Amino acid sequence: MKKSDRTRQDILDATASSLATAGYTATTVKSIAETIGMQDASIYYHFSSKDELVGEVLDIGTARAVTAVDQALAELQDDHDPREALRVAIIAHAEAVLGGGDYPRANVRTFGQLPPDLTHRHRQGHRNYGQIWTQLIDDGVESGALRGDLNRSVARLIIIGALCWAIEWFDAAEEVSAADVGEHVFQMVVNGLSVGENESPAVSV
Amino acid sequence: MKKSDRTRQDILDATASSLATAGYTATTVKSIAETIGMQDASIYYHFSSKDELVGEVLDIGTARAVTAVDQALAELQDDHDPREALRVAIIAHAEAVLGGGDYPRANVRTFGQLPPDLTHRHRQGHRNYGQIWTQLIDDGVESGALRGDLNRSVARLIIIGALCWAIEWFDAAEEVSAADVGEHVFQMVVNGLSVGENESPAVSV
DNA sequence: GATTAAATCTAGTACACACTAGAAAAGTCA
DNA sequence: TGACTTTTCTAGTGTGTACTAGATTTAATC
Repeated sequence: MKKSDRTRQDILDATASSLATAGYTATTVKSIAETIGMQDASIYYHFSSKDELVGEVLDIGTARAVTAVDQALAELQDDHDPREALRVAIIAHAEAVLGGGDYPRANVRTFGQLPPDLTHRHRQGHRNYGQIWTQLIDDGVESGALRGDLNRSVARLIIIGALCWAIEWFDAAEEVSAADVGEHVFQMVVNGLSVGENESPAVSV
Repeated sequence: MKKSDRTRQDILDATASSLATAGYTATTVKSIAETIGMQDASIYYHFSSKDELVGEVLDIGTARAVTAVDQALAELQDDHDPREALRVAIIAHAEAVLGGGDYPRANVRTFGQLPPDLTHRHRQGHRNYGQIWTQLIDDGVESGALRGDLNRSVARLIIIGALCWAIEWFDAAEEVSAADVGEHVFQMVVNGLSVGENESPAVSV
């Protein structure tokens, strides 16, 4: 029973890595098998199809991103500034997607390349994730800390977009860290959302 | 001589449309041919390979986006605020990519899905386009209108990212227009970059 | 060590893809 | 109309893909 679990995990890891770097189409069952020194047919002992395997990788990625953001928010003090909550969430997302391993990266990287079945399967997960951000923005607007004259859905999607697109250019080897990227997005986007003077927490980047 | 040009244009249009909505992999030579009522083999009378055809579509898309932004900037008054230049460029980009037809959309939509050859072929074009934005940000920082404490490359990529990702969720049928999206990105991102109070041009969205 | 179960391999199928060769059709112009 | 060119079609090739069936090996258990 042990052997199977270990191999299964190896397959998932190899798939996540390939999806994150090469995308959906270039991730073939054969290439996955080669990575872990197997024949492609052997994959099908552990997964019934390529898309079931890919789907499981994406599920793990979504779960990890959600957990990272939830956990960061849970560590906030009770009387936190709503902007601080957004800041913490943005940085947690950036770290999860840019520096948090292949699974969340696979999610973002393959967005828009997936066959309809997989796209549909993950739509609900994305909606739930978006809900976290909607809540954060609503809290900010209702407390008066954030501007209310902008479309909140659009604002949410712009934040997520800035973060997701970073995967296309972010290079872990450069001097800018994943947290730096998050800090930049916060400084640019949230201070733009703030009412009046830039009174959000000052952070040197 | 006329017939060939017309058919060639039909092929380009059909390819741009398919790339913009379905992505690179799902855009097959057969599907392109079907769209314009031809056999797939006939495509090869006009283009020597799928990737040459796709490459030409992407070239057109890049050119249109560059032209749109350049033209918008050229219409500015000589003594314009550097933030106004960024605003105009952001909105021009948004309109070109979100509402400007299939060619620029094809460019953004297939980003990250292309085979190595095509990726390499367009790298220079993207660099040139990024240069426009680098210049806009540098002008703003040097004139004192924009904050200088943020990494300018990261700032540039965040702006472009927010705009590019919009293609994944933007729906022309909704009540939010392409220009609205640009206006939102400007309001959020550039006001966050502004020094001191929000003194950038007020625009109701 | 023999028996059974788990895991992997060998050898294939079927299909979609980009692409080719040569015949057929459509268009052009005297 | 007839000769010629341009354009499209018919009918294929080869390759890479996901996936299957059944034999074979490896591991676990008694």
